[in-house]
Amino acid sequence: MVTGSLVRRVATTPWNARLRELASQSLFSESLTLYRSMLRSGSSPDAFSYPFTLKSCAALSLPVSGQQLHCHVIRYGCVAEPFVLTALISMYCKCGLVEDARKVFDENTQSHHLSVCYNALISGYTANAKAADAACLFRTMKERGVSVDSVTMLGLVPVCTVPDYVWFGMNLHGQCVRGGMDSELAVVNSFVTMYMRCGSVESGRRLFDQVPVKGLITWNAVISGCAQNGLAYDVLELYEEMKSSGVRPDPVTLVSVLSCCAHLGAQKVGQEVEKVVEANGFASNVFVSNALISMYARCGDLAKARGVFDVMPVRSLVSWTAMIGCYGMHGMAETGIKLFDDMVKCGIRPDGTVFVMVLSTCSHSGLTGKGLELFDAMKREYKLEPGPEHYACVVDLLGRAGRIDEAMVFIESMPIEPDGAVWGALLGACKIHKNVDMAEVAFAKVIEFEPMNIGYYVLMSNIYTDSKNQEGIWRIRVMMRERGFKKEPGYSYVEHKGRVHLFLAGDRSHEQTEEVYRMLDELETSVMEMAGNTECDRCGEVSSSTREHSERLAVAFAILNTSPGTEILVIKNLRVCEDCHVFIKMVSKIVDRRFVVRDASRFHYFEDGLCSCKDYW
DNA sequence: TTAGGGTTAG
Repeated sequence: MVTGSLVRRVATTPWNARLRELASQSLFSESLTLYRSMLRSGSSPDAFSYPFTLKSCAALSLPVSGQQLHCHVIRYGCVAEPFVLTALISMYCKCGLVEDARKVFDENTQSHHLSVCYNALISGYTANAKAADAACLFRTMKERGVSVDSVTMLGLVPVCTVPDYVWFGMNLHGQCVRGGMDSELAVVNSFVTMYMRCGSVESGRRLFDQVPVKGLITWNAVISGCAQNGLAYDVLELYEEMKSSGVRPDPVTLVSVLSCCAHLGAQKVGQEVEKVVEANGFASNVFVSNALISMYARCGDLAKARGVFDVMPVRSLVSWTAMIGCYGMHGMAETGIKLFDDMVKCGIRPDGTVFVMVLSTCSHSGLTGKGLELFDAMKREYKLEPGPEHYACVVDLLGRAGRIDEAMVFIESMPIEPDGAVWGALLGACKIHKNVDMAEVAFAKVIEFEPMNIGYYVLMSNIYTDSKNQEGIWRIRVMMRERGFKKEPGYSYVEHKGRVHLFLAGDRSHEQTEEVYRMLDELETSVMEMAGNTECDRCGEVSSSTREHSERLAVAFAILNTSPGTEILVIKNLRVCEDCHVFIKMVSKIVDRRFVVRDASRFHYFEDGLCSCKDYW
């Protein structure tokens, strides 16, 4: 069999040597230019010219140039060469033309005996999310007795994250163990990633733990896997372990770590990561810069986020999206919309995500008209088809503004079927505007789509609580019991001296638990004493039922460990409950601290008994 | 032919 190494050995004509050099340095367009010069000079290309030029077309995603090269391959009689066939298949797959790749494979029967050709086509199917085709070709390969090697696995394993193929992936893992292929680190890495992406975090971690000598990519697979599964706290621990084991992080590691710092509000850790970024010259990496923007913005330092954004030599659509989202979270809708306009002026075409961002920014800031205008522009000007998430934003936009009937009419006129998010937005609006009848309609619909989403049951129950409908509260409670829901795990985080402290509702596992609860008791007493003259905007009372909520524990911990005048950032990944909102407001009057609370979608500033976000409740 | 990466409303 002719392999890539042979290509490297025999590509000795000056033209081919130069083509190889350019492609190996990732100078792909230069390599194609050189190929054209070669033709113009009258030199005939041979089989050894094509792997490099085809690779360049694949890298630049130039299907037309690739097809031209395919014609040349035939004209110059190079099609029978196995490494040319493989390069052709790979090129078509990387340009998204999987059917053409299959044609090359089918029409050149010699490829039916070459594992490299199968490998190229299988990984092409995988990259184009064609799980059934990949699995089918793998079966054919085995039936024909073609040898399966570790590269076959590397091409096939990533497709097993599709729900129907999880068992297939586990089966492949078994085959690799039996065939001894699991001794190859790359293969194990691909399985770690597979388990993590399927949400089988335990299996992924178990496999990771069994690897005796872990490489950079092994660490990255488990770190990004934890990050994708929302285990931000574990990511920071793993990052420390990785450094102690002597493996140095690369941009991929740092992107995941920064993303977790953003979620946890761990600004000190994030700043340390930024030093590593600078020391290693990773700042020019657009993924790293995007993660830095998001980290600073979500930690409440908008100026630093903007600083990173401003000095970026090249900004991607994600950079703009992250920065616009930051302004939305901080209630600075006008600045966010202006940035959106600037982005368009820079010639960047918006996508669906950036529209979700601007629409939600408008609805949080009460810019209803502007939001509706943008939704219209999305369809008409930018020719983007709105998805259910955009319709949900519009329902939220109208609903928050109190235009609930209009929101209902809007839902009924939708050209696509409304999903849970759309009805959920209506339900949220009914909560704000105390519309129990409409809430019941929205709730019935929302649980059709998302019967296991506990948040909606809690929301409906709170609506009944507001309207003092005891029968309704019981009904929801029975439904929740029938569906086997447990108490909602409310997490809050506070960073202190570079360490993130996590609190769960009713948690007693923290090392300072005794002191934290003692502080909480003191605060409760003071707040209760104040309650007579500082009432909740909504109900005029302070409930004691929520006294062990995670945000209160986090606040008590922070007061205990910080000195007066300090600004405290508390992170809550769900919406801060109404009682805790009132509690923190009152606490900010008692103690000399400024609280910045970030919940699921925005920042709330509490100082001297006042909160910045009155419109929210 | 080949393992790991960022933004997202309710």
